[in-house]
Amino acid sequence: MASLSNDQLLQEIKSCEDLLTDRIADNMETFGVSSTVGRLLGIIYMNREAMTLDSLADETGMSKTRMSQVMRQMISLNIAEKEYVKGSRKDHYNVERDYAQTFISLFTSNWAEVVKRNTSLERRLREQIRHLETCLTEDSSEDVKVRMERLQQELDEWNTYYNWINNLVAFFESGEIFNHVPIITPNKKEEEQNEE
Amino acid sequence: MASLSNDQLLQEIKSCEDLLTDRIADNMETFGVSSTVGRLLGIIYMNREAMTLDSLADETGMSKTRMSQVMRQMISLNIAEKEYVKGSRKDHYNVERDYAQTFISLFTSNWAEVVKRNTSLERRLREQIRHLETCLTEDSSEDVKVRMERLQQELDEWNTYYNWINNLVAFFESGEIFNHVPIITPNKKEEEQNEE
DNA sequence: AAATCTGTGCAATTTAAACTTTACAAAGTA
DNA sequence: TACTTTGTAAAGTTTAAATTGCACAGATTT
Repeated sequence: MASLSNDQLLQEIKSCEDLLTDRIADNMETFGVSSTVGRLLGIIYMNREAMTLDSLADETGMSKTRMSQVMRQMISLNIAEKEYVKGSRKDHYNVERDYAQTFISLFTSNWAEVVKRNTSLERRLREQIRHLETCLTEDSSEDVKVRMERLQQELDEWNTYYNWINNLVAFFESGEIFNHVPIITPNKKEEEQNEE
Repeated sequence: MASLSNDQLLQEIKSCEDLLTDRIADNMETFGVSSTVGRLLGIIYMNREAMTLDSLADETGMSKTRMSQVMRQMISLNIAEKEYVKGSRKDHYNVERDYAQTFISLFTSNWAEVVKRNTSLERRLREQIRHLETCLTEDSSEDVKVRMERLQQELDEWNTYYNWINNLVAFFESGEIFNHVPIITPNKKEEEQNEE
């Protein structure tokens, strides 16, 4: 009905995009990263080409230092990368454009780290238990033996669980997950649903 | 070699258990919840029976109010529940003892929430776009049309992604994940690997 | 060589999250 | 009815995380 001017329309479109970016930022917190990570992801994604720290600072109103910190974090999380741009001295950053891939990167970064930390703790505790066992005397109380046995059991369950997580990470990282939970595009203009 | 007294042994065992609890607390942060959630989970888990707010406060050295807050959160996350104890006025809380099930509960709580929030945003934006389309005039710039088209595309990808997440949640929640990433217990004293 | 630009280390500040204290309602007990 | 006990709401405090400002190194240009 009401016909809007070009500028008004652009304004409206921009505000829709901003809503999307805001939501990406929110959702990203589910991965345990600061919402600013999500915000930058959204901004660069919407921008459709690599951006510099200055342009990001501009867009967010935040300091360049913070942009630097966050982009570094994103690179370590495997959801962004520097892109060389001829003729420019500035670093240009781009982001993974495939949402599902981003999910997988964050998921696996997080859990691989957890598994790693865990494995070393387990090793340490196993040793400690082995040591304690040598300290048992025949007049050690029944209680102690039970607790010791239980602790062993805990560690076994613990180990089982983290092996599972480890396999889960591999299941995602290898892309096998897509064989069982496929990505379904509603309007299949393209046939190539599974490439990469 | 060195034979330790009962008390010393119990002490040592306790300190191993505490290390496990600490690690659970740490790891739980990967789910985006406070480490105190993980700490309580660990404490109740190790305790092997339901605990009251007072005993939790005692164990952690934190206030009872905080215990109440955290247990409520854990219940809403589906990883703890009140357990009726005859003859006691206090609420007793117990936790899910199956690690993998805990993982799934947290995973699905988090992502189901994200999907929900997203779905409503998507609906809102679709409407807005439909509205904006009616505002286009023949002298609207090419730029506007391109941006509009792009926004549509974003929403399509967006939709595809969240449908995927939604399916992923179902994949976990239904337990189908275990068919493809099984839980492997190292020493299979029991045969019943898949029940529930 | 001086001047500029770019990214980042580091300390300081702000903001948000975790946690505590106080107070009080609901339910139980004497 | 008055007195406890228990859980939690609300507001305040502390702690940790996010963010900034400054400073400076390395690389580039003049």
